[in-house]
Amino acid sequence: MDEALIDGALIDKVVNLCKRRGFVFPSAEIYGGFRSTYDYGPVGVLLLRNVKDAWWRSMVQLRHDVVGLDAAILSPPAIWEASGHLSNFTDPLVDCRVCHERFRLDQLEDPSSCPNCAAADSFTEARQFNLMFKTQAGPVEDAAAVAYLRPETAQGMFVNFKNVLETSRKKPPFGIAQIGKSFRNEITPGNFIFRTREFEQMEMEFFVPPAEAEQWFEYWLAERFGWYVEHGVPESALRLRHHEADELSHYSSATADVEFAFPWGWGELEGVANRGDFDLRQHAQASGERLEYFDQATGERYVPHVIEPAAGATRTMMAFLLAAYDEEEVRGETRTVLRLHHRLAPYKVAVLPLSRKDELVSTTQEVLAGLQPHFMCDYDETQSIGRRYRRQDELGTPCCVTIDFDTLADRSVTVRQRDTMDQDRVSIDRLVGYLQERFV
RNA sequence: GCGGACGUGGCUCAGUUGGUAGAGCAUCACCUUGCCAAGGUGAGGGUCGCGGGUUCGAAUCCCGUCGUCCGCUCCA
Repeated sequence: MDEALIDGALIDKVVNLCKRRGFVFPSAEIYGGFRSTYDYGPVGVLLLRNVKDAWWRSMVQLRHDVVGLDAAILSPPAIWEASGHLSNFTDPLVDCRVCHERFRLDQLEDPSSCPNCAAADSFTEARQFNLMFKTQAGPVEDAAAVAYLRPETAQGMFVNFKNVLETSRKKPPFGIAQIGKSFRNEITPGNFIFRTREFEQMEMEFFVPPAEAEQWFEYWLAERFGWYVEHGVPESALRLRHHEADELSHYSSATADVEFAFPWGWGELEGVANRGDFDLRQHAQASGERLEYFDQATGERYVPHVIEPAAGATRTMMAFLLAAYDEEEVRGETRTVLRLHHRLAPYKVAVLPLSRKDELVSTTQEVLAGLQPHFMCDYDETQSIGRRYRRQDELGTPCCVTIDFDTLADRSVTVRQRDTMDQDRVSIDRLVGYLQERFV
């Protein structure tokens, strides 16, 4: 890995900034916290939403061959039996009391001797680690009403394959996209919001004729890699990693990850998998429905293969924060700046009166009201103008609009750029257009 | 879950051999200032993660628990 990207202090600075400025709070803090859960504060919710919107924009809005979906989180066991998650998401694990290593019981050649330290009978009792969250549907505990929180959003697309096919006038190659929460009882969550038990995914299942699977796999790999670059992650902090045959998940015939250079090492942001026809066949068999496509033109009937780009929204937000974090010296002071892509920035514009004089404040609020229908805006009248600029730098706000005493006479304002600290004088009438040109 | 480290106001930390808590920054108010974290005055905010124990007395000692970080395992 690039040495320059390994900065252990960076993660602390970003976590600190998240807490200080209202991006991310540990959940249930007043009760001592609740492991692996985080709450997104006033600016964090904006950033996370912008990450998801940017994904949806490129995946659904700018394409004609992908449609959206929002499926239920609560789901019946049948889905997870068919998908293979009920059998594959459960591992019997043992710990060695001598060397403190952990092993999967089913992968041990000799279940009584530790392969790492050769100690005999040193294992703890095997415990089942089921990664699925189990609950019951209905107020009375009853085995017949077992339900699961989905461990991935993907099955929602497979289960709705027929519904979407029949209502959307799409035919392969086409995709179904979904953003939503998933839940996994991770054995070891951690690294801030990188691995949490409750997390948000951005997944798309792209259904293609079997013969085209390989080329679409390559297409989506390049497409998704480019998305991170387009939104400001330097290519040097990204890499593609193809999975070895023995690390493929149970449903995949080929997988490659888009990885980001996190301070602790390379970590997956998104996996692009060739799921073949595994899921549609499994659900067809389990449900008795025909989940296939009949091509009128060729008279051919087939089960489409699936290419799946699956990204983590919350960890992607974290990667964007890490990539955007910057400190620079200005007049002997350290300026902290989040150089976020404008599409991701929580606020696009901060509207500031130069001082708190009544006539400036009232004019500022008029300007604010004119901008709010177009942009997410912040308003700040406290303390000096310099301090307020630095505050907005820490939030990643790309532009600050300042109303001063000249504004009262000439109806123009100062627009200050986050990245360069340059200032422009812009008339209030042209302000919306001026900003829109910069936020395409 | 196992091993190790840690847990004091929003943040970063200080608290001497146990005697019922401090600083800087931040926040808020007023004044001042008029384009890059200026200054003045003042205010709010902590039963020292939580529970129990030892003690005349615990942030300081002991036990438990919750949480954080590192390693093992996980993969969006």
